[in-house]
Amino acid sequence: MNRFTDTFSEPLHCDAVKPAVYCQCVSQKQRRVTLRDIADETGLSLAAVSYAMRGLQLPLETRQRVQEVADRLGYQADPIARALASGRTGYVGVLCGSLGDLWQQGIAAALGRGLLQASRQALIVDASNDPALEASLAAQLVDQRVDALICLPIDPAAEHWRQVAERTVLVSIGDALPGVSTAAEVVFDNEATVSSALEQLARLGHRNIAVLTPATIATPDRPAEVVVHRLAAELGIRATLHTSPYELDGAHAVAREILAGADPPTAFFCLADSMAYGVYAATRELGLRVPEDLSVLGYDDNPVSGLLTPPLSSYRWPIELLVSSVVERTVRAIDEGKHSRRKVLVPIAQPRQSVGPPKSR
Amino acid sequence: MNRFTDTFSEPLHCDAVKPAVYCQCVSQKQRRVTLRDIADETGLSLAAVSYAMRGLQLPLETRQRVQEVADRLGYQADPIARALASGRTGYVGVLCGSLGDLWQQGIAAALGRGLLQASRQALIVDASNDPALEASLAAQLVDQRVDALICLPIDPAAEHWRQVAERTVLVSIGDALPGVSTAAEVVFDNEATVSSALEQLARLGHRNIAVLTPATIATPDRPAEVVVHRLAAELGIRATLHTSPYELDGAHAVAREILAGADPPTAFFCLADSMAYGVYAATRELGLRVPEDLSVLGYDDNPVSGLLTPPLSSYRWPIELLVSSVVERTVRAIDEGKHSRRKVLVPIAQPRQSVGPPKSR
DNA sequence: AAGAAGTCGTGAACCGCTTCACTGATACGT
DNA sequence: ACGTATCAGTGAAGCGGTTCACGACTTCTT
Repeated sequence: MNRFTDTFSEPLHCDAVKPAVYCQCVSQKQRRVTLRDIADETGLSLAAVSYAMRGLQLPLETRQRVQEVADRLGYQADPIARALASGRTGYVGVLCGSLGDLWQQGIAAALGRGLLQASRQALIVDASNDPALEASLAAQLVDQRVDALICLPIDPAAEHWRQVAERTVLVSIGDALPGVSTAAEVVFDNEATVSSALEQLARLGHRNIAVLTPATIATPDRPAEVVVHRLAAELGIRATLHTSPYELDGAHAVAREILAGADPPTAFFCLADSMAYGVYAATRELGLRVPEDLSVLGYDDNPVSGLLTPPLSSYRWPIELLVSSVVERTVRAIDEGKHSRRKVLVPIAQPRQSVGPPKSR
Repeated sequence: MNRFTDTFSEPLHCDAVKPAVYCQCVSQKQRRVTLRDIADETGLSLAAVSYAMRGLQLPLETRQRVQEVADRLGYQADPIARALASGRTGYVGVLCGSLGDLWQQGIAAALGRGLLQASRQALIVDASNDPALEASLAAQLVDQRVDALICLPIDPAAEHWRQVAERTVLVSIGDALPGVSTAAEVVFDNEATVSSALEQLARLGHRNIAVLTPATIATPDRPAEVVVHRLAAELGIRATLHTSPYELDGAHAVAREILAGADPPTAFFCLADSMAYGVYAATRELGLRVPEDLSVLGYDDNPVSGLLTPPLSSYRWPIELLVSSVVERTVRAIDEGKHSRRKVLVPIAQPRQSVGPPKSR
């Protein structure tokens, strides 16, 4: 009966009684076409149309008839109503630990595209490297009823991940979340990278290498140290591990200090390109040439790394592979509740001109 | 009565009849706390609680009582239900013409943060420089019921903006959308930048300047050409306008051609830093030094521009100002339906070391 | 004292879709 | 010919809020 008044009152209202209101009607955002409209038009019930639009149950002929009317009327399902009714929003949260980092921007953008193709909408959110903010944003996204949350965690060991996993599908990129029941994990094999980098440098003759790793939240164990020392021992070289901020400026200061110290290294391996930029800045300041006086190796392969003088050798992630497998696993976890096995990604070397043999002393 | 069965059937079900099902109950994502729960707890009606939670109508004492219970129960309003009922989703679409460009990434990330502060969720979407995709994504966002759409348009003159504006609040950044009733526009005064750049270069003695502008969709009028020529005439210098792709590689090729041509310019003004990188690449290839042999001036001030050799002089946008005013205007348009006047933003010069006087010939 | 004008709060409709339980009708097996 | 499946489709109950119209109870006017 509501529809009755709807349908009949409007033209009456507008043409005959008060034309002034008619203008309002026109200027208003137009009314949506709803399932009701299609139901009325086809003479079917609301439920039948709902099923038909989703290709369920009904015979092909009916589905086609409904589809046709829907097209003619320009029907677009209201995702909000659908979400409320079905319990699935179609939203997937993408919580980036630090979207300031270019590699995260790249992944986030690619995830946005990939999810869109899988008919989901990404909600990209940035924790700006603040663990407390990360926790609160995660909770906020869960409250927003995302179907899944994909994270590039700042602190994989943080408590909040466990709570998120209890409330939604949780997928982690980069690091595994220890003790959390994630639906999928695509992790970076940093150990393989460190190994490859040190080996490469050792082969060129470097015997004293500085490894710069981003200052992360303290974790129970610090695997990086162990790994670096073991590998160095195996290669018979010296490798020192230094923590440094992700950002250029911070890394610049750290690098300057290292280079000014006693027995400076002949090569840097930086676990982020942005830190390698900082090393470049330090070399410029100290009048050192890359790679003659100092070899520098990055990690991320930012698009600009190829532009520096000299172009920075680096490692890059197979982003398309990463994103497609994350999206696929996430969607499967949402739709079928199936958890996937952990997937380990090995980076691809991108040699350029910032690495060479050490100066003979 | 539904609540009755809810409350009573579950323990019965689980403990007595089939314990197996109970486990399922436990492992399930826990049930949300709803307004109903608070209503039951306080003895108030649903409507009263709804009002109270939003600080409406009711006396302070009641509101506090409700708030207290809500806190105790850990109530979080369901944004989906709220959206369906109120017609406002709290989502704001951010449609970036080409999120590959760093300046757009910066703005998008900042908008995400700013909107979050205004308790809205940004839906960031990338048209990858494809006008057709831009149109379809815009429609998709509108169908998703965003409260507003903020765009960084590829083609401001495109037809689809008009349709979007009819269906939602439309805000444009960068360019004005001719003939479209936008709720707000924060536009870049590119003319001022070009003028400033040419003046600066002319003052240093440059008499032959190449201006590189991104290849955009053909618009009815090409104001850039007119502007450049007028300004050049005023300054008594020669300035040639070249279109080039946004990306490094494309710009590289264009710059190489220009520099290899007859009567090459002594300075480049690039309307995007990424294009300036291409010019740098061309100079390296041709053995030219910056700024001694060629001055280069960029536009955007990417974070990496300061890292090049030599650091690139550029212009940057006051991003915080841009974002805060866009967010403010957008929110006002959503909440109060008020359209704002166009705001024009003038970029800030960021001088570094890529500009100098021309070599005396 | 009687009506007017608030306060505080309630019941019910509604947003647009999904989904469950169920009905009639037709086809099937024997 | 009779009971049983299967098919095509329906009615109504949600989902979790918002909002409108209205009622009971105080308080203020005059």
